[in-house]
Amino acid sequence: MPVHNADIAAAFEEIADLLEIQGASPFRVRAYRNASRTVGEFGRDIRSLLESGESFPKLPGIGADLAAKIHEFATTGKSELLASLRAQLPATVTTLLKVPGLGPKRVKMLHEALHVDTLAQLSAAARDGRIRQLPGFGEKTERSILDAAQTAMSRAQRFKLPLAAQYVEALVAYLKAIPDVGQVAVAGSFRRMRETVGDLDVVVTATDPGRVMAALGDYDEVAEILSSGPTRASVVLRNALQIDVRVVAQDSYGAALHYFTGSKAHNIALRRLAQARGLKVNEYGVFRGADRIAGATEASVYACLDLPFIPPELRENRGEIEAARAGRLPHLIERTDLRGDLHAHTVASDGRNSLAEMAQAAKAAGLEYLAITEHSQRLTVAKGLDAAALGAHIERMDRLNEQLKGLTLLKGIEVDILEDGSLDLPDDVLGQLDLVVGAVHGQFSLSSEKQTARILRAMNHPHFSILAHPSGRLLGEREAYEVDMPQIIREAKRRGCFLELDARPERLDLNDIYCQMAKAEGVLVSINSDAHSTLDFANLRYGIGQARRGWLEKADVLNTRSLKGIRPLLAATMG
DNA sequence: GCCGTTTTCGGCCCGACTGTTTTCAGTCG
Repeated sequence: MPVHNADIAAAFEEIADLLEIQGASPFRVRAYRNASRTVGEFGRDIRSLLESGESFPKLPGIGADLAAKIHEFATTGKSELLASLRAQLPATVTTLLKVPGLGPKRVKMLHEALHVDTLAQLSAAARDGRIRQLPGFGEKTERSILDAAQTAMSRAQRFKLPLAAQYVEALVAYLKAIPDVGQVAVAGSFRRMRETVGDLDVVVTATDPGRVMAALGDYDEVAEILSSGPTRASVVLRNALQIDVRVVAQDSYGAALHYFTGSKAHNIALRRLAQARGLKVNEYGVFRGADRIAGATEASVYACLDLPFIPPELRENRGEIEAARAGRLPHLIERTDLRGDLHAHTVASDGRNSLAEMAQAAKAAGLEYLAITEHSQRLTVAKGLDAAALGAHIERMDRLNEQLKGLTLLKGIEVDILEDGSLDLPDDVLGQLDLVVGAVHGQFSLSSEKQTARILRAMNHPHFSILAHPSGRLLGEREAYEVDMPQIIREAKRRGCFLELDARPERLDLNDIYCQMAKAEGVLVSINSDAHSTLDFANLRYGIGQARRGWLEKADVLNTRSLKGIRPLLAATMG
């Protein structure tokens, strides 16, 4: 069985869990968790890298020992350490750590005293009243464990950005209306524009925190209050979205916003930096001894560490602190930098609006050109166009272009990449277009070798401009197909074609890591709405968010070019 | 287990909330 980076990451995560339950050094545990994250985010497939004879690069937090364990797992699919840990503790105990309220100490106690190793055994023990008899446990703890165990499966969901946005914007408006409330800001992974969010963090400034806490409890969307103190509360909305609210004084606003924006890894790295300078950073500010020297704004917090403001999307401890220190932070792309959109549908295939309506909406979204890219004939469920239908569509677009003011339609197609890597329409038909967007819409489960070869062959077709949604993932529904993305990126560079970042919130494909890799290779990324209705241009903001997470600047993005600037770039891909 | 403008050994981010243990450990973010 081929070993993927995700398998190595999962093994290290399990090692960390098991070590933690055993009571190992928290720092040793952290080392494995860090390594898990580093491996999971590493852009290249480690197994094939090692097989090709390349040496494994030095990565932060991975020393000789962990590097050897990565090598061991990547080449054999096994880990001696993991095997020995599993021999000492049943592997299922790690699932208990996922239960809110249970950490390593309690799981160890439950395992040793009650032989509880599974969620089912946990529920049974709680129902029988056996848990309350353990030292450190009581009746309330037992009851909350029972509740948590029973919802542990269902609540492990993450939310896509537009849904989270809808709920949090309503809550922000509600909180802002409370008297004495100053600022209300959404922090956390939502502010960092992660592709999905597990919960929402809201920072509020107010003179009377108790009033905010009380008002939050009265919010009519709140289904459950998980915890509530003088300045901090966690609630669950009726749609199961968890919201953590923190109230601070105005002069701590920047420090609190920074703290609750995270990421955790970024915060830890920043605090270590502070510590080395004899400073302490917490959610109230930056302190030298007892003196608070900053905290009202995020910029003031960074300034104490001689750093410029770091945009939230970069705060993942993936090199942004080093870049900031060296004055090499990217000037990240913004929504207003987009001049056009190169992937959209109309009623001619599976869209909901007409050509004219889509053109109007694109113009209203501030764009000066829009490529219409209907599906091709093989995709019958989406009413894909054959050669004759596309010919008629081209004529309609030509006619409409004569009338349009301030927006130009580019003539394209989202052509299916067939299983053998050929394209779903004849060359002479594709050759009439301004651009060809190629996409995989079926045969998702080919081997990585076959899938990669299929896509590479398509990209080398004489008419091929952009590879659409390159990994094929649908967040929460379908994993990305197996494919050698670094090789595809290198081939795009050689071939001179482009990669899409599909801005639909369920796709966000390319992801941040591969955006960064494309940038490093000098491959332009096209941030496209893949709009199927006039409303979908609003999704471009999520594409911008993902691009910013991938360190992309205006120059790295194809469709920041003017119409005049982009025409020769597209023409060069069309033979 | 990692790492070095305090260090190759001895550190490793910091504070709120809960429940239960009457002074704080465990968990969480």
